[in-house]
Amino acid sequence: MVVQERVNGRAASSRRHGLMTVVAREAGVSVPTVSKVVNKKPGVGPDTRERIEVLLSAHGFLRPEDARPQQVYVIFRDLAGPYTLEVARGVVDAASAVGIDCVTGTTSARPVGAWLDAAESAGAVGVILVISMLTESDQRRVMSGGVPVVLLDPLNEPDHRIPSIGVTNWRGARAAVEHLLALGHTRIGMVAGRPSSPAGAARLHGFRAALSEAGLPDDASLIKATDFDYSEGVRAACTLLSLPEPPTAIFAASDSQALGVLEAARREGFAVPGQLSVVSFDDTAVAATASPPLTAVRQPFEELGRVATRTLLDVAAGHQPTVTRMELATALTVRESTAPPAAS
Amino acid sequence: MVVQERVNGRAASSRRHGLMTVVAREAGVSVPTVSKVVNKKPGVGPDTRERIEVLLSAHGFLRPEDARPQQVYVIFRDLAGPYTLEVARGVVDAASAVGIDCVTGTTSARPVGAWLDAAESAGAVGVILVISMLTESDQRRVMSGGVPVVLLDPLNEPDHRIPSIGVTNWRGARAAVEHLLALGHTRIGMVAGRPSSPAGAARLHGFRAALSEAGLPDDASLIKATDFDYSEGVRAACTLLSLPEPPTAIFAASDSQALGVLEAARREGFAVPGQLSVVSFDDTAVAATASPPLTAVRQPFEELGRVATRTLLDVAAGHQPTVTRMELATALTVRESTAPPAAS
DNA sequence: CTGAAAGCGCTTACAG
DNA sequence: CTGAAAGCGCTTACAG
Repeated sequence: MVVQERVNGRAASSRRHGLMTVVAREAGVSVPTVSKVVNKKPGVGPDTRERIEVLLSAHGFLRPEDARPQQVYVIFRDLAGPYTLEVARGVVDAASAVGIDCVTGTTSARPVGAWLDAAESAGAVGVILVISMLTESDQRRVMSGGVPVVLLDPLNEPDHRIPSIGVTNWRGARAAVEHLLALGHTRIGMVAGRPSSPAGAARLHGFRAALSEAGLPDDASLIKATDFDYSEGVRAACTLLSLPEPPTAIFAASDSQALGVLEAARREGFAVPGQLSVVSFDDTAVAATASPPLTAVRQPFEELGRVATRTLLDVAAGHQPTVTRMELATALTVRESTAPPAAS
Repeated sequence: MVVQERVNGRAASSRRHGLMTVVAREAGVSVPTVSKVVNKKPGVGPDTRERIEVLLSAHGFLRPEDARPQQVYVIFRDLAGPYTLEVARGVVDAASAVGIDCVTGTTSARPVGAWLDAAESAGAVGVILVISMLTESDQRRVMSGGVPVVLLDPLNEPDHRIPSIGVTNWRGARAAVEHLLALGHTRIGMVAGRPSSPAGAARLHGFRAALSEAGLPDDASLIKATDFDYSEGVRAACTLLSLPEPPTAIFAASDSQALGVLEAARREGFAVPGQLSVVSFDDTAVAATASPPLTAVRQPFEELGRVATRTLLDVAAGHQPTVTRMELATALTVRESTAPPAAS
């Protein structure tokens, strides 16, 4: 092992002698003794060790493993979208709790494989991938094992051998609709995500399950599948509200879509919640500051980030997880966008 | 300089001989020749150099400076708030464009001074501080110069000797109000930030300047100073709208406050923009997905992050900036929350 | 351009 | 617990 000097030159004391040579002379000991202290080897008296350590730090010498804190990498598809920040907060929080720093990157800066290479050669603790698609070759690269990897809420089903963390989409969606049913709604529309994404499909099935358990018909005209975004939400909700017999409540598969539903209601002249109840899925910061504040199914994004980090640390410590897929529970937050249907 | 092996042991070929010794033997050259190649010194024929380089990388030997990409640190007060993500995106974007990675942290994990120490001893390129307060001792620590620092949009006036990047708050606010004046509004309220923050004060003065240039009176009852957040925005706007003669337009000093104004309008039964126009300041992602979408003064957060990063890189490269304070221009985005006042 | 020789800084094995 | 001695891997200075 090799001693490093501080990088910025400030403490670059005379290089005419070796760093240990200098300290050895000042401490009045031999170079081998200093060497043992630097490398934390036994065979040095506690007083001598103490004296040498003081001198070492006074000279700005650092043991390599102390020089840089350990790092985890969190890689997002891009730094956008309503929940990215909350996930990042969870990761940074859990990592910093154990003194680990967090490198944030995107797959637009480097492809997944290059991030894994970079993390590995930098000696990172591991990599958390918050991306919806993992190619075949990325999956192989991940499993080749150079560096520990955890997948966070991937929208496509990941390989079972890669640890991944997600959310109980089906149960969350069912709970949202059960809330509307309990309020007395019987004509409930859904602005759904694309059924090609497992998360979107799970939420749609949760919606259907709740209706079916309540003995309500499965009315395809009340379901609009769109992208998880605002403008698609506006368009889909406008269509639903223009129906001859519009729904009295709409369940949106994401906060962005739900904000679109609110905007559609405004345009079509539906008061929320007086004439239309709205339930959202995600419950990111925007849900609470919408007008009216949205009743929403909370995805525990921050907790997701924390759990992913702790799982990663666990794998990095050599504990192969016995369960590789974990889903955290959602919870319904009731705010002001839902109410019983108007008496008809 | 010392050669490093790949960290994860995969390429840890026999340690019975030195790394250079092995490569030297395989390349059929002497150890000194390999040493010159590793350290990029002259005095080696191009063919020999090439052959040795191939062998070096085949063995997974890396020059220390190639092993870890350079890093910048971006430190936020916390990972929350509407513009944090956009700033982070700008930093990551500008850094990754030149192959530099980005370590993200918060001052709750470590105080500012500890971050500077960590960045310095890790050999980071520099630190971008996105925090509103810098204590006296932090300022001294920053100026002691161990590692380059750039301040991003600090709400209190930073020391002139520390480079800082902000936004033209006064001009932006004035432009927002001029937009309302041009629509014909003459009774304009403001949900302002605390005047104790320079950004809040500048926006308030911009508001006043526009009114005064239009020859309108300075009516203190139309100005409510609050925190830059949603619930304060709701409360302040409710007060304004309950006035005997309520304003026909409100300028909010932040997106969060503006969302609160929309909610207050809903509660008090004011249609936006029919009976009340609303202009916001920030124009983060939430402004475009509000209902109705908000007319807003855009702070170029992502660009702020990019400029801060480039400034930092510049300082790190040894160019002392001649100008240490830079303010980026805002721009008004007109959406659907503003319209001429209802004919009275 | 190349390498034998000398040297340097650190580590290891061992004697006291 | 401590250090003299031997050794190792890399670098430097220089001869060819």
